[in-house]
Amino acid sequence: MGTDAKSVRAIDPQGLPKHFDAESAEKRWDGEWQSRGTYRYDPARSREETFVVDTPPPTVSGSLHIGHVFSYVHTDVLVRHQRMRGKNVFYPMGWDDNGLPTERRVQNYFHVRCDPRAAYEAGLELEPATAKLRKKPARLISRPNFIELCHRVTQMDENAFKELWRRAGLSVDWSLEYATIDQRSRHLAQLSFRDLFEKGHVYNSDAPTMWDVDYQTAIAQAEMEDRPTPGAFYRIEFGVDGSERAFTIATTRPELLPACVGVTAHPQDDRYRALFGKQAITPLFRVPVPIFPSELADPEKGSGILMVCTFGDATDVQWWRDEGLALRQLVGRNGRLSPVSFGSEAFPSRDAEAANRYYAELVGKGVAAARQGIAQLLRDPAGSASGAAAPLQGEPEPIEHAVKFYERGERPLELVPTRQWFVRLLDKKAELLAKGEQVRWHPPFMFARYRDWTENLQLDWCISRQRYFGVPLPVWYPLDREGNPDYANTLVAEREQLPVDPTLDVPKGYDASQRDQPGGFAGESDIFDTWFTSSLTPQIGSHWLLDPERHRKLFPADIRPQAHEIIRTWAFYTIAKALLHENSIPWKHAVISGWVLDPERKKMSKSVGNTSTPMPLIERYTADGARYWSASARLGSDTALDEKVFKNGKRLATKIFNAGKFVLTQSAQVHPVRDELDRAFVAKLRALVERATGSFDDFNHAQALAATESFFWSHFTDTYLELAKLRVRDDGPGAAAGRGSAVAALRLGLSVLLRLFAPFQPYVTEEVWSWAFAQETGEPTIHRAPWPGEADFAGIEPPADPDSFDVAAACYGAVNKCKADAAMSMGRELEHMAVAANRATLAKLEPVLADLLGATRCRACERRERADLEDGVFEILDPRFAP
RNA sequence: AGGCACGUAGCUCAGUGGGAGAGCACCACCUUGACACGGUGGGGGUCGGCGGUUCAAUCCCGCCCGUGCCUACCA
Repeated sequence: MGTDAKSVRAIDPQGLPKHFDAESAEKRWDGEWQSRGTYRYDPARSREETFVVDTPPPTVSGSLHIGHVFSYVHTDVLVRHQRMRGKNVFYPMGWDDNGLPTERRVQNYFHVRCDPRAAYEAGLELEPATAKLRKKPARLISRPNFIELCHRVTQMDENAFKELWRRAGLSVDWSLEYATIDQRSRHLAQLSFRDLFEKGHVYNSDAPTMWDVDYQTAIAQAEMEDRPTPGAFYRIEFGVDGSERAFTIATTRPELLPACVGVTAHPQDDRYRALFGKQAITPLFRVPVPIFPSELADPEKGSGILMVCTFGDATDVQWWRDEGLALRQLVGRNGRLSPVSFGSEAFPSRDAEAANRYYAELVGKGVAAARQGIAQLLRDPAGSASGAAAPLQGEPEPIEHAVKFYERGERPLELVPTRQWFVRLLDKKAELLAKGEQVRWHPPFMFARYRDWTENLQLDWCISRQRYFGVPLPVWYPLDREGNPDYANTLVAEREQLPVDPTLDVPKGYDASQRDQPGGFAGESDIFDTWFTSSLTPQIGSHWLLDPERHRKLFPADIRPQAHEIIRTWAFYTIAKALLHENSIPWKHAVISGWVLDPERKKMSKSVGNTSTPMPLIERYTADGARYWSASARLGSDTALDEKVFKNGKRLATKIFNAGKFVLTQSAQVHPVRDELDRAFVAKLRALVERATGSFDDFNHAQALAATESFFWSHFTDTYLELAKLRVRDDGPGAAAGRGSAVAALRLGLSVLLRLFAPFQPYVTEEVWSWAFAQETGEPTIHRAPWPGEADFAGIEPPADPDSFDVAAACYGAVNKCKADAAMSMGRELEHMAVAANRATLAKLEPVLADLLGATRCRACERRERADLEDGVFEILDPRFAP
């Protein structure tokens, strides 16, 4: 605002709509922003001027819910604020489309299954499966066909997300769109593997691994969860050489009895000390196994003595390794008991014939069925030559215990020895913790999630998956003369060769004819854990090794927004990657949103079926209304879906629209902000700007919104605007200057408030901004206008009395509170106050108050007592005169 | 079982070492010229409980209760 008086042309009220039509404004402005490139990142500007967002690529598995809007709006609010602070914002959007959720969606959508052995069908066109079709067995299609369908489905899903994001007003730079399955992501993921390989951080090994028997793939520790599951303790008698019934073990997995490779108890357990060093004989199968002491055995659990099987749980694996026990793998990759032959070297038995007879009852069964089967055998070993009593002691005792599941799986995980690739992390806990501490977490207590997970990490990161839709591991294995792979001398694709598909491409030094031939090579068919790729999102944005100069400008990122339940996966792996690749942190700030809870305070999730679709909410309450609800929640705190808050947000947008209309339709010779009341208002406004800016600096957008909103309603519309009305309408002699000062302050107030609201309600603020300020300031969009600050208040004198505004507000409040018939006494009371208050301030307010008192006629107040008036006035003003 | 967070009006939530707040809902009143998608006024709370520190505690400390989440828990 200039200091000279100038004429401001009022907007013609006739030219403005009566009501804010949010829906058309949303479509119109979204189109404008896209066509004008309002949110474009400028690669020419320096790192210091740039604000880099490591946007979460949403998992594109089909269904959108309001939780998506919630957390992404938090990010967008921060981003919009940074942009107005003058930052060159890098705000990409990615789609996490590779991996199991997509595969599962494709399987359901088309009712198909991938069969890697099937032949490719060129031009295969499938329609979404009908209910009728679903009753038939799923159609088997080739891996390339399956991947084609994955791409087709993700394309549809991505379009749906994009429509939502744009409607919700996310200020994403859509030229920076990517997918975790696209060419660049695949390239970078394979480069990442190559880099880790060169640095010695990855290895492959054939070892018992957590295995999902339905998906038939290995999974990582981070993807496991414990679920309370009903089970039962089976008490089973074991023999020892020379004694048929020497001791009783307790187990919840009797079906693994044929896989028993040892027996152990605590070394101090007097009940069993005499047994150590002897051979136990398993019942039914009569397999001799060593009895050894172990500190890990808990005398309190079960009977204190237990069988070690390959493999019932992680402790079994440890005993198996430490004691050098035999491997008797029973559960196959499909979760069924594999055929084995007792009496062989691997499965010795004192009575092989009986053992095989028993096992014939179990072979081919799933784990659960086998458990029932063996329980029956243990209870009644019909045909037992010895005629001995049943090995099962009593009836199984039902218990509920924690069982490990794949988070997306339906059956318990099994430990199955398979060859897998791992990233070595267990020896880097200290470095991982140090990097985690360098990141600033918002809210800070979220760091505890990261710390706890890192400290308790048990396994290296298993990164290979036996699935289809993902990034292939860029490796081959040389085949020896017998055609056996040499895993110790893996052929990793050269950097220049990447990206590759080892099932199609050929390693350096070989030609295609040598594929799967003795002396030739075999291509790896595994793909990466999807986190292996998505842990590179900062590098996918920066292009990393593909464009080192760009990388320097975009890495590390400024913020990583994400949900708290994936701190152990996404945040953890991203930090790990940045550490291993560049000894860096991936971002400076981790910004953690809470969850959306349903009205019963349950987490919204697809499986529970309590999700809300966002589009209808946006249509009912407008995008600005939905954003208001999102932004009202602090970071990290879970929030109930409450339509009342949406409604309030819509109401705020309406009020902004109407207040804007009023202010901008006032014409005047605009004078500098000159009068005491106006200067007092500006001082308040200035304090608000400081407050809101400080809140944003603290990543507390909710506080910034609350402060701005409260100021807007109570100070701006309810008080200042009402006080100003009387002055802008004053046609009396000498009123022009006062009117000018008032209009100048009104316009300044509107301009500042619009900008403070812009990150939260981008549509209505843009709409009002466009009426006059866009042209006056030369900033065509409010979203690139400068964040309010000292420049807005330059040349405006502070008020003579810092409390003037409050006095005026109190007087106005008092006038509203009491009634016109008290006007005479008001005058007296004010005079009384003036003695103690600032006489000069009051003198300036007097004309205003006189106007007010003259103008106010409130019939409702007429019933009020004179005493109430006095009490009311003193009540309001009393704190000011308190000792 | 450990860790973290939360517990404030009927609901959703702010907030602070010194007067207990907002919005919605409810009640009464007002079609005033930006706005009835509005305005004015009102009722309603031992700030989860018990101790402690302090002149003073809803706020700081301890214990307990309740809720949610994260870890751990397959003999």
